[in-house]
Amino acid sequence: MDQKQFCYEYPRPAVSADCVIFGFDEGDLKVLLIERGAEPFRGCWAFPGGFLEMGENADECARRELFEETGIKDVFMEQLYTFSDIGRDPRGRVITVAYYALVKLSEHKLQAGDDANKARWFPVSSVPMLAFDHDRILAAALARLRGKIRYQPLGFELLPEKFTVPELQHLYETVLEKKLDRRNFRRKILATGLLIDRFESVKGVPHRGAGYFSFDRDKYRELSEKGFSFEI
Amino acid sequence: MDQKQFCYEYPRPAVSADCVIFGFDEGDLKVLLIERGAEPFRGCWAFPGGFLEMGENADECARRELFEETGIKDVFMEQLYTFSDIGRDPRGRVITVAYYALVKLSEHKLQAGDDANKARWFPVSSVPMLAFDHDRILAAALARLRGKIRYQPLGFELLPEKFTVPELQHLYETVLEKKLDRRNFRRKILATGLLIDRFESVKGVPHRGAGYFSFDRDKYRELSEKGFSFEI
DNA sequence: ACAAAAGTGTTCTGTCTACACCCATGC
DNA sequence: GCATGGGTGTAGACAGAACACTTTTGT
Repeated sequence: MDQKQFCYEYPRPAVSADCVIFGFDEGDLKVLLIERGAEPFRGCWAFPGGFLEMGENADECARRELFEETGIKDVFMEQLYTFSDIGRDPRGRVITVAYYALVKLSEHKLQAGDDANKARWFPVSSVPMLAFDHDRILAAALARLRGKIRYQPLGFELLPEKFTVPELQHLYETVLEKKLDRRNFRRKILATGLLIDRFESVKGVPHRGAGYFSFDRDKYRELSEKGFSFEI
Repeated sequence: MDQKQFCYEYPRPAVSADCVIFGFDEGDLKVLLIERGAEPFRGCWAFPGGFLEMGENADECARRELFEETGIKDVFMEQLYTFSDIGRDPRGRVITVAYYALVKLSEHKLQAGDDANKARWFPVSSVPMLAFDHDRILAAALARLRGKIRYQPLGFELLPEKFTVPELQHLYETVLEKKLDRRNFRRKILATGLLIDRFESVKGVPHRGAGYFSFDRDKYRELSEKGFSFEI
């Protein structure tokens, strides 16, 4: 049977990729949503996404859609889950390969009047009604992020290049929804040897300014090849 | 835009579900493969799977195909990853939602001359050439199993209702590819309180017979709702 | 000088690791 | 009675949790 003879005559579902984009700002974990300009769910908010083209795989599709709809590119992105329930899209049979991405929000501030679509960051604690089954996708993405941030250095993807230990701790506390001990957190995170001291501090605050650090990507890669496992 | 007006006119990929089935027997982790009777890859081995029908979601498709091709049903099954690379199927554009399943192999011995397809268990250490990109799927499934067995009680899905602690330990050693201390393993696994002592022992061995236990599913469910986390 | 958050060290406790001997059984 | 694998306890190392005081800086 060669390529031309392949006839899978059954109706095929349409395939899309959707992307949950997380950011962290002002002490809040946020997601980027797009207001839909067309039916179905016109006026509702939804994750950026769109249909798979024949010349790309799902990863490429997710990145393309993300860029087209928000201008964001070159970020951490990982496949999350494929949602295929009947009726999840009122237009007909559509299955979606969901992704989640982590962006340094400070480097991706949305300009007013950005693009054609209305894109906005929402704190995860107060997202509006979502289109399709995007609430389930969000729940899955949050669960993945919470589960994975503890044993993979995902936190750094959400912070600027330079960050302070208290900022990092705050991020962990927000994502994990639990208070951590300052001293123990600092000791543990510095003990990994993965933070590079920038020997600069926060200025202009009415108290001692926290010191800046950067994440040592190369060292992490090196260590994980040797079987080291990051853990908070 | 109502349902009838939905025309996504672009060509659509075909969508299939494939299932990696793990079993454990004779001290070996095994996978169930089917010998393909049709092109492409006729004569090659592949995971059971097939195309998504319009009246089912991917989970249902995976279970249906598993049952149709092997007679196995009612087993632990979880979505693994969606593979969508161009060219992964020589017949044309096919994306597949991969699953993995864990079966109690002792209860699913294959009868000789089972079904139409030739199905066979292979030790994961010596699988033959696989069709399509099924080698990648297998690698992903193994990685998932190894990662997850440590903090979810997956091991019990691979053993008979009644099993001994040394059997369980052997399973963990096989999957994790590392020796564990007998005393510490027993202490730790019994300390979870999730094993029910059957007060029976292995008979007919030329040494003291190991005691049988069962996994307490109800208690596990109960405990995990309370935030308990299983860990080996 | 005071308010506010950053930074630091020590003790305690519980868990993981390493390890050696006795027990039960079939031949 | 011996070979084989199953079952048990304990001491030392290590890591995580709890906790209070000093430092820096802007007002």
